[in-house]
Amino acid sequence: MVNWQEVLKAYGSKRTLLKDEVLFHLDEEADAFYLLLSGDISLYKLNHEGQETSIRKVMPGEIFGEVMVFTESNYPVAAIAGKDSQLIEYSRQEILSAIKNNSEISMFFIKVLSQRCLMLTDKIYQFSLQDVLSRLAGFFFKYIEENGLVAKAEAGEPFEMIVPKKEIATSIGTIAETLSRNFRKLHKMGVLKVFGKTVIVQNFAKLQELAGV
Amino acid sequence: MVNWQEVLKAYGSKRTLLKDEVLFHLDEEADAFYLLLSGDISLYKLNHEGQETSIRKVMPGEIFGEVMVFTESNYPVAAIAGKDSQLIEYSRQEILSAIKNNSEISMFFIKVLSQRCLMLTDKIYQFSLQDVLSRLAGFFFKYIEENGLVAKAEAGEPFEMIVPKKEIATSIGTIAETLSRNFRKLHKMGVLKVFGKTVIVQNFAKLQELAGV
DNA sequence: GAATAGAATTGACTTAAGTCAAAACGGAGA
DNA sequence: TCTCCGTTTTGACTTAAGTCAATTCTATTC
Repeated sequence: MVNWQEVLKAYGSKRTLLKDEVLFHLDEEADAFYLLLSGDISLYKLNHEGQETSIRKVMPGEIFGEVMVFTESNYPVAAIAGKDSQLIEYSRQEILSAIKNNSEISMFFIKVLSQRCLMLTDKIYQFSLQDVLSRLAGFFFKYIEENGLVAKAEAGEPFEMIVPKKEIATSIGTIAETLSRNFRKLHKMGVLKVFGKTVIVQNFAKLQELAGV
Repeated sequence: MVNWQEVLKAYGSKRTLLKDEVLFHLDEEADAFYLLLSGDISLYKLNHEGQETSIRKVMPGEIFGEVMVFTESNYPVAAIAGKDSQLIEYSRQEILSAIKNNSEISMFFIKVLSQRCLMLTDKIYQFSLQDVLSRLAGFFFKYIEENGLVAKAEAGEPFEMIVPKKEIATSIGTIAETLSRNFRKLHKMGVLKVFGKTVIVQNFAKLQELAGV
């Protein structure tokens, strides 16, 4: 991943949020984006019944809102602190002038946004062609890679997953029940076992194959 | 849409492709991106059975390949001319130095990429939450908007759609048969009629509602 | 105009995944 | 330890969408 701190350290201003404090509302004008330093921020959208549902939890080191700043649109989500959090706020003004005066920063954003496009395209590909089982395998594979668990996975050693199942479900575009059934399926296939928050990969190659990587 | 010509006219070099000529191969290093002036270019990917399938047809005025240039990755598709085509080629070298020296160009790409992110996010949302019928309604709605057909649609006047059904199907993540059945469904619901390449919208408001706009 | 090939449609069938309701599990606090 | 509440799992059922095969439509070429 990209090292935001390094590139943007000369910019922005620190902010602190208490648990449950609202950073911005749904549909508010996006005049700043944020880098989360500590804590967590949940992003909420209204579902078709009009109730707020969490669509993503931002974790430390992640940035959010920059696309809305650049497209001059409104935030399509509300952002609320899940715990006490520290973040850096970059105002539109500030970041636009930084881009104007510093081609390093421009290039940085161009790369980041391109990477995001790539990632999103990939996700669309997954959604449109693959079934839940493959998507789930893809989720595990990505999780393992991104958290430096490849060695453990290959050795069949257990590791913990803190993400609530409900959240895994939404992130791969399904519901808790179907997710649960697909855990069993993976178990039966001898790919991996899940008990509670503990995961044991039994066949990493097979997992990879299922994920279509 | 963005006016590429305006911003990039000082850069790039013209190229001509004959029908069936290959612009670049699958997995080739992306050292240039392209703006299509005339003709059309089909982008192919290998499906799980290893056969080439068209995933998108680039139309005049569109740009393609820029994400791969910026992320320094390989083309995830092959590009082959569907007819004789004219395009402008922007080499990586050239575009990177343009970005370095011209903050207008940087800002331009940042905006374009951000908009693309937004669009892709939206598509993911559609894929994950909506059924084929809604996605199809969304497709029509977008098509009508983008081709200045809103007036006709609202008046119930017929208009032509050149896109082959097979292509509509892939673009909304389904197959020809299911698409066909959903055309009928829309007809039965009194939303719109399709015969051959002709479309008549009977209830634009309903179409919009189905699309979830 | 007939012949053909590709595109689109239809029907019969299978399967994946969602819904609803109930049960089991698990952790935080009394 | 017991209770309670939210999460997860399970079961029975429904529905949407894919597969396969056959048929019809359409456009192009001889």
